[in-house]
Amino acid sequence: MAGRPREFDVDDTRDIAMNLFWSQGYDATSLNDLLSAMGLSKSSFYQTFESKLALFENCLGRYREILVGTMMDGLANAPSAIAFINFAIVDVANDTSDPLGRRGCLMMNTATEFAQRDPGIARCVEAGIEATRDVFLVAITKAQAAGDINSAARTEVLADYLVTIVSGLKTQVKAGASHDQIADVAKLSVIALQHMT
Amino acid sequence: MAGRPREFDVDDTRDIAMNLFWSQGYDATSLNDLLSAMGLSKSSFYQTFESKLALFENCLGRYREILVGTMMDGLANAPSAIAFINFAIVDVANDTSDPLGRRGCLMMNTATEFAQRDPGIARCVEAGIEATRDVFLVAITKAQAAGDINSAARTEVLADYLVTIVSGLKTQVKAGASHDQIADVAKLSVIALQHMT
DNA sequence: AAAATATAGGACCATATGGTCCTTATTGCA
DNA sequence: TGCAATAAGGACCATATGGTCCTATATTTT
Repeated sequence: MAGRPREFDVDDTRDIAMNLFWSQGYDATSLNDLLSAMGLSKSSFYQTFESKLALFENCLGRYREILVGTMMDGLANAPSAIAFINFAIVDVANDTSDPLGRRGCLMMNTATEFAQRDPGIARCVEAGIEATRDVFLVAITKAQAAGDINSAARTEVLADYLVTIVSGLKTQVKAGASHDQIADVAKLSVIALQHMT
Repeated sequence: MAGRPREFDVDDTRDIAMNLFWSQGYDATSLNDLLSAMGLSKSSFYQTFESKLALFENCLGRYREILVGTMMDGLANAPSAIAFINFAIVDVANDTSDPLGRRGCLMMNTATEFAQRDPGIARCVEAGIEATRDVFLVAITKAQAAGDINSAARTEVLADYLVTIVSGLKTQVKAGASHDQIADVAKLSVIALQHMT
């Protein structure tokens, strides 16, 4: 009951699209951009991905998956929760050199470009932010238990604080801040986190 | 040596355009959007503002002017430098209710949407961020002199920290964060600032 | 009265947009 | 062998884009 098999990998091509959207934004990425990069004919594209918008939502979901997965791995493999948090923040400074790093975060970019126009996209963005917040929540809880962060501080607020810091740093990177600027603010922010009451 | 006088106010119409760009972004604001909102014919528009892009650069400059002016006034009229800083950060939480508040910051929005594509725009954005950073720099210096912020802390880094916080908070607002979330993080961030070594 | 500048409005431009549909050829499974 | 699903490619679509140019009209100063 099957016909000719698909000649491309849906996940692979979707990841290519994701990276394009990430680099250029939704509007600035035209259908032709997508077709060229993914190596698909218009026919195959629409048969498989339905529409540009549907593909974009798909990409947002995938991005969230990768993001959360990477963070969970990082947390699991870090020597301590506070070390993970430190790395997650300070590492943003490493994104200043190449243009690929300067793309910022797809979720935040989308929040800025798009979320106010499309409720479906807005939900995706909220889910993405919620997911990273949850990882930070786990990390902070562990760090509090380990005594590296004051247990009296409200865990949820600290998690929101970290999301805000990451978001702010990523934006500064996009805006052209230098490696040292980002690194200094990152270090400062984590140190501040450890001194909160 | 003069002919028929212009019937509209250049500054007023430019401000209308600025607000449109601010709400919708550059790409998503079409020429027709602009013409309707500004109440101009295509002829008058191009005669006065040259092009959509030129107008946008113009708007970025104006935005910077307003931003810096407002901040300087706030600093001058505040009971103390730290009070000004506190207000500047915590006030972001007041932008969560109406859609007009959820527009974020035009500079940061532009950094995200546009700055990587156009060098001229990138320069405008950098100038805008630099300008707000400078105001924070003055405020922090005063707060350090007043003993509200540790004088041992590096003033430049603290200023970058504040820019990052504002930028992060504004993005969170765009992404749909609640008033309380923003307010809590804002308070936390300012308290952290006062505890830095 | 003439020069200079403004106005509104529309014709027109090339180009691009996302999307649909159709044809023809290919490939695998039952 | 035939059915089902794929493939590439192109025709075609309505709509929108930013922008130029032209005409005709209005208003001001010299």
